[in-house]
Amino acid sequence: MSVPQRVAGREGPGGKAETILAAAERAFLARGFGAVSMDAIAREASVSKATVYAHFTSKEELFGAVIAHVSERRFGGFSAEALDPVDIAASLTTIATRFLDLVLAPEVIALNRIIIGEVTRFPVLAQVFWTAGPERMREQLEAFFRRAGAAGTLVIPDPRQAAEQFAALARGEIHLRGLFRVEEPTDSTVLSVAAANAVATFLRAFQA
Amino acid sequence: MSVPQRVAGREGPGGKAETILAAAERAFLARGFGAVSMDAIAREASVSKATVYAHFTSKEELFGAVIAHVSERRFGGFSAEALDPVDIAASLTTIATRFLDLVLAPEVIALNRIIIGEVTRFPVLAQVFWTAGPERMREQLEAFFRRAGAAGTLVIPDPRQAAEQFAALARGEIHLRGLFRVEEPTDSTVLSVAAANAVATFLRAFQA
DNA sequence: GTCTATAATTGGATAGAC
DNA sequence: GTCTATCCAATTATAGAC
Repeated sequence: MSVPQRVAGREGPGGKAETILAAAERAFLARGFGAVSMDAIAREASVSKATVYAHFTSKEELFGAVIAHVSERRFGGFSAEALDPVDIAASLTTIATRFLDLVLAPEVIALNRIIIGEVTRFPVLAQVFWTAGPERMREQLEAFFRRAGAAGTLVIPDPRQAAEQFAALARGEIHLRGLFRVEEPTDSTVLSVAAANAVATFLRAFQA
Repeated sequence: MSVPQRVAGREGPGGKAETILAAAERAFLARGFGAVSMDAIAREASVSKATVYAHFTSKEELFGAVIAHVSERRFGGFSAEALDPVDIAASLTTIATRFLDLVLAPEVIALNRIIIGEVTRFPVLAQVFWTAGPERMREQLEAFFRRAGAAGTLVIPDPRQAAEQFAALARGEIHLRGLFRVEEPTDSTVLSVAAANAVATFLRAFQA
């Protein structure tokens, strides 16, 4: 399967294609690829199955469109550019909190699950997600650590490695727990504590 | 679905049940739950489909048996008890290497993928895996860090948190990359470097 | 573009003979 | 316990009318 591609002509929001995409998004994120039928999507979008096929040539293509759409929407806004590398503890706490808030969001966890589960069948979709998500976030972190190294607030011999380790500490065990559904959706106190722990350990290892 | 349970009577290794289980293991780990049919499993085990059903009451049950079996076999041997908490750098390197060797093994990555992908349908299987794998490994690490704290080689205010952070640093980005199949199966040099980096950062944060 | 109706195939599970 | 043959439900995809 290649990169998702609409079949019908241009169409504004509120059109059938949007409705179908939104219905497919809900269904796939909630139940996965295999457990969702085109019938179910058509039903949820209140259109006929033939109409679904008029807009998307196959179930695989519709799936690809959903993945690309959600990835872009969720990760597009993540940035560390506005943060001050001098006030390092506060900035790291902010960024860790934003990071966790994003990667632990139920929708993002669901997206992770579905892509990981189908990576054998749809390797390109995993690439799309990876580039839009983890890679983009790592680049943002990396740029921040480069600035912090230059400002002398942190000792950063390898910005990329620092970014990876910071992200790893932030994810900690809690991210895996989310993927394996070992606990309820994470509340904000747990999230704050996790962020603070990650920052504390990271600072002990990298502070000037 | 509950914990897997054989249907047929006692049977030694080399019996049909073993053959079927092995075939199902190969198939599920390679292609996931949804993409594998009972026909395919029967074919790969060189028995009829009716024979498969004589030993396992349903596809779900067979799947559960596979997950429990592989989890136990792969994680059962992980231990940190023999390691010396005084020679801390060497011990941590050993344990990080063992840890990565295990969690990055293709079979274990495949197991992760399949469980994460089906966690919505089979939450109990995720629990079985979690207890046999991540939880067991964390307990081993935690016990080691408790000893290291007592020996005075590390400063460990919270052994459990230390264990989680060490595991997180070891997994780093490389584990996620494996799950999303962003790169080829990890070779042993990459693995050694990842282990060394994790240990170095951890020591800067926790060494006495 | 959208619908109803249906084709074509697959897949989980079982009946009945041995 | 094991096989062959089959049932039945579900699913992807399309034909043809409007």
